[in-house]
Amino acid sequence: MAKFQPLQAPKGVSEYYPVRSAIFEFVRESLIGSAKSSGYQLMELPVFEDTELFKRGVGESTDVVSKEMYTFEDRGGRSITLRPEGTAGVMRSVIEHNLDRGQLPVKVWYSGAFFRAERPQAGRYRQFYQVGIEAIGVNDPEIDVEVIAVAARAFAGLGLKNYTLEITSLGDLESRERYTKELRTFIATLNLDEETARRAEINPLRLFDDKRDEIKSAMAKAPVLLEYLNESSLKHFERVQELLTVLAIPFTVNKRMVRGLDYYTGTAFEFVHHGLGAQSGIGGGGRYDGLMSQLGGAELSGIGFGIGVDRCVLACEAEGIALPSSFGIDLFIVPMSPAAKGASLELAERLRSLGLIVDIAYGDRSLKGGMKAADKSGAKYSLVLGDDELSTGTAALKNMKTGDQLSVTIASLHDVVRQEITNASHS
RNA sequence: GUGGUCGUAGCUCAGCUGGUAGAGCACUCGGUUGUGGUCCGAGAUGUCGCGGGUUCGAGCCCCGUCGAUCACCCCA
Repeated sequence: MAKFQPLQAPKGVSEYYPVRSAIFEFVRESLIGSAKSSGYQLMELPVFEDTELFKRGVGESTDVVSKEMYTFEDRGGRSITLRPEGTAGVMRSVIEHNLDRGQLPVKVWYSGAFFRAERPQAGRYRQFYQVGIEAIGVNDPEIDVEVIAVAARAFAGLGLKNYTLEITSLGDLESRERYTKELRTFIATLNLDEETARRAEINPLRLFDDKRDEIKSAMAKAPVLLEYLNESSLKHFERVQELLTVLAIPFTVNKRMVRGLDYYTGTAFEFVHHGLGAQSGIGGGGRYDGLMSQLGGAELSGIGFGIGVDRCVLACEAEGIALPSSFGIDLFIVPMSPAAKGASLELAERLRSLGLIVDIAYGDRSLKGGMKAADKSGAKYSLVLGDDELSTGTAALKNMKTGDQLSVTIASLHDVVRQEITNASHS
């Protein structure tokens, strides 16, 4: 007999299955809900795109593009890449379908899997999930703050507490160029090893992120980008800070914040959670001035963020956040006879169509087994249905938390359960 | 891609200097002929990650490989 290697998921992917999948769903739906509250609309895009899109959009010098993409040739000989981030695809679609010619700003949200071929680590996966939004076509500080507020409201809604918001401004293209020149001059005076010098060559800002003490202390003396902002960039950034204060969204200015993707300009921000490992960023984003035109669209500025769903799940777990009870089963039916099995299914379907979450003890289980199943399901109420109940049309509705039983007619079951749940949630 | 640690039951792990596997929890059934959670009793469950080597004998030693985990690079 041939032996089979047990099949396993590819390296570094995250999977969510019961019971933990409920937390994932809760987190994702909360994030999406926050975006919808601010008027963002769904953009459902392909998970793979022409490789060229990411090379041009994200930037060939970035690590993401140069060494972390899942790129392959399809049957037609086209170079295809599994999306490593969301913004480039959104821009492509906006341009392709001329959304930028309609009313501005274009406000969209997206959610789904993204792919980067990195060494897996806590909170970092090769396939990971993000919820993101983009607001394209308006360059107001007000919309910058709206975008940040969507994320802040989402995190607050999840019940997260142990995180901070860091913001900075990377300046417009002109300010940035002036600064980068100065920074390169400064870096040239440092005695760097070959590898570090090469990284600095690609993007000198990266050195601010180095974790080695000697580099950190050397970079403490480096010129700071914020001091090179021209007047309009500075004004914009100051207004963003004012508005965040008005909305009571706490933040700190991080003068040395680094963003990994090349397209960011102006406002940049990052939410950092303090209960995670090295991968502590739960969400981040910023403004991008040149991206649309670089991809062949109009000269429009945009701003957006990506939030890591996986990392938010880890953050919720780290903070011991409990799922809201609305995620649970309302009623669990335990049938006691062959006739009751069919009747239970019929009853369950009727209640389900009225909006209750209902499950049944399937299989030929003893009453005790059925009640155990009801208990394990976490259902709020249970109902035993046997031949007696079928003939009298009444049954005992049991509150699984208190153990109390209430005699109800099967016909009124929906109304009674609804009423009970409402009462319970108000007490 | 680089480095550290680790893979034994569904889960968490024990297994002495090599002598052919165990606990707790979970699961199923019963004690209670129609009521779960507690208690008591019984039962089922392992390619010891995979492949090779050393040995009379390998869960334990060696090599390789796959995976996990933590950190670096980088990022959600």
